[in-house]
Amino acid sequence: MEFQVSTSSRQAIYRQLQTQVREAVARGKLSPGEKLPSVRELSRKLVVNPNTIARAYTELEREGVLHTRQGMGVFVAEPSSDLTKTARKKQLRELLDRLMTEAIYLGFTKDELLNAVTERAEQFQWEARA
Amino acid sequence: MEFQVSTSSRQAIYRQLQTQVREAVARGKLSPGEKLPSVRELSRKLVVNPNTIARAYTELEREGVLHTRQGMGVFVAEPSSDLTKTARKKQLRELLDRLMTEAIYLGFTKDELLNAVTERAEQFQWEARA
Amino acid sequence: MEFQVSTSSRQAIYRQLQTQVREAVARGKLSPGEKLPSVRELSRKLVVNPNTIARAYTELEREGVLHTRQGMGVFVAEPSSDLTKTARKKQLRELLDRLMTEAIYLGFTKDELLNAVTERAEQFQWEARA
Amino acid sequence: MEFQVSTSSRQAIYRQLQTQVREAVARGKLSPGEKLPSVRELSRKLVVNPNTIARAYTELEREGVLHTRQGMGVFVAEPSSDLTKTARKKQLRELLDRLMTEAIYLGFTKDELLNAVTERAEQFQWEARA
DNA sequence: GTGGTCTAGACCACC
DNA sequence: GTGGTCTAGACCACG
Repeated sequence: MEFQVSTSSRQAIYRQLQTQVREAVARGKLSPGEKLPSVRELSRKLVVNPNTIARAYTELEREGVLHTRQGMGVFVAEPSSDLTKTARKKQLRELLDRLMTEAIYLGFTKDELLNAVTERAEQFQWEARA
Repeated sequence: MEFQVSTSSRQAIYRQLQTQVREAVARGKLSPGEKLPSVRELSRKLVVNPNTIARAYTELEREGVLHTRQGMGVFVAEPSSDLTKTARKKQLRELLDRLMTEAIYLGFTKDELLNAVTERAEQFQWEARA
Repeated sequence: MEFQVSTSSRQAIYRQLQTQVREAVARGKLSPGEKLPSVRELSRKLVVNPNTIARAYTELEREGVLHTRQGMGVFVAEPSSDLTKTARKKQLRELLDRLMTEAIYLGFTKDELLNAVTERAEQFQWEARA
Repeated sequence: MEFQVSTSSRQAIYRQLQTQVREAVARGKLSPGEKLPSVRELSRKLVVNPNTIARAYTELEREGVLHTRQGMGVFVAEPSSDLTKTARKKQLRELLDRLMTEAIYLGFTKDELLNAVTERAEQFQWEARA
């Protein structure tokens, strides 16, 4: 698994990494139990301060995406939905509202959006979590 | 039109308000030409500093969502999209990837997502901008 | 890079600064990636409230001229134009009409203006954005 | 001479009028000595507060474009360049710099700008002031 | 009355 | 150290 960060991006480096890991897991490029590169290793590879890598990992651990085993390294966590059904629906609803609002602002029609969603959804690994 | 902000949210107050207004316009709850509460009025109502309200309104004006008439107040602007097709598609793609990633994390299946999107899309005012 | 503002000008301080930065970038006196003075540093130097500097920088960021890296400072961004051809032409037309009107008021002849435009155009960095 | 203002424009009404008068004079649609509609007459015609019309006229008088004769009305003033040659050049230079900067930001090339300027200059009445 | 600008100084997140 | 946000309250321009 390759990661890339850009110091000239306006997004914080640890956020870039965080997003990439989260997305890699969502798309099945990283599977539950799989080991991630150590903080030091990745910091050398990306030429980034170790604190920055640690920060990304910490946040991902808090999100439940990763999981640290003392002395062994950082691993992709098993998916577990602690949230109630209602809480999950509420969060999805917020995501959708943001999507609709922005899509309308970009000038897309309803059909254009629905087609784009359907098409793009094929690119992701849904089964792993269903 | 009712607005609500929470000081305990981790999101900035002016961002919360900005999102609510943007979304209200996207859903047709606020129509072009309609007047919004004045900076001072809303600041009293939400118990927030007038500058904070002004900031939200200013950002929305820059986005093209609102426009102010000196001494008269703030109004919902007429829609217009000056972005190129490529730029629009690129932005939509980013929105979709964020949606998919997070939906998978919430444990939804592809069909659940597609159904939710289709259903929610009905609640928005697409025609006004198509 | 030196900046100057005047409190006695009728133009807002943050606008003066904004114009100067925008122009410095357009003329190549500030290049993409280059660091600008920090908000606090510049506020001390110009004897202006830090918020005022921050406002100028924020607006320039929204324009796509600058971008900030958390904890590191503010930098000149890479150029990009997402406007449609029609929108761009319309904006240029407005600029030209303003120029003509004012030039006539200053008592210049058409040839004087054309010569001045041609001569001044040499001083700017056109290639970087063409 | 017909004037039009839009209350839904984001520009102040008196500014819109001011620009139109200034431009009409620059383009020769209004000649020195010509009488303008009275404040009251124009306020009725445009359905605008008389103060707003008065404000536009006052500013134009300050600029030297118009000239009030007590009890007789408002007239287009004779052009007179009070400014020194250096002052005029300095002002033109500022106008040009603003133009260049914005044109670059809109993504135009130097030649596109020069062509547009030359072409548009034909539409204005330069002789009247040369 | 409306919004626009600026100041002084606070607290927070990020690196 | 950096910028981001918010408050309290001032003064001005606009209609």
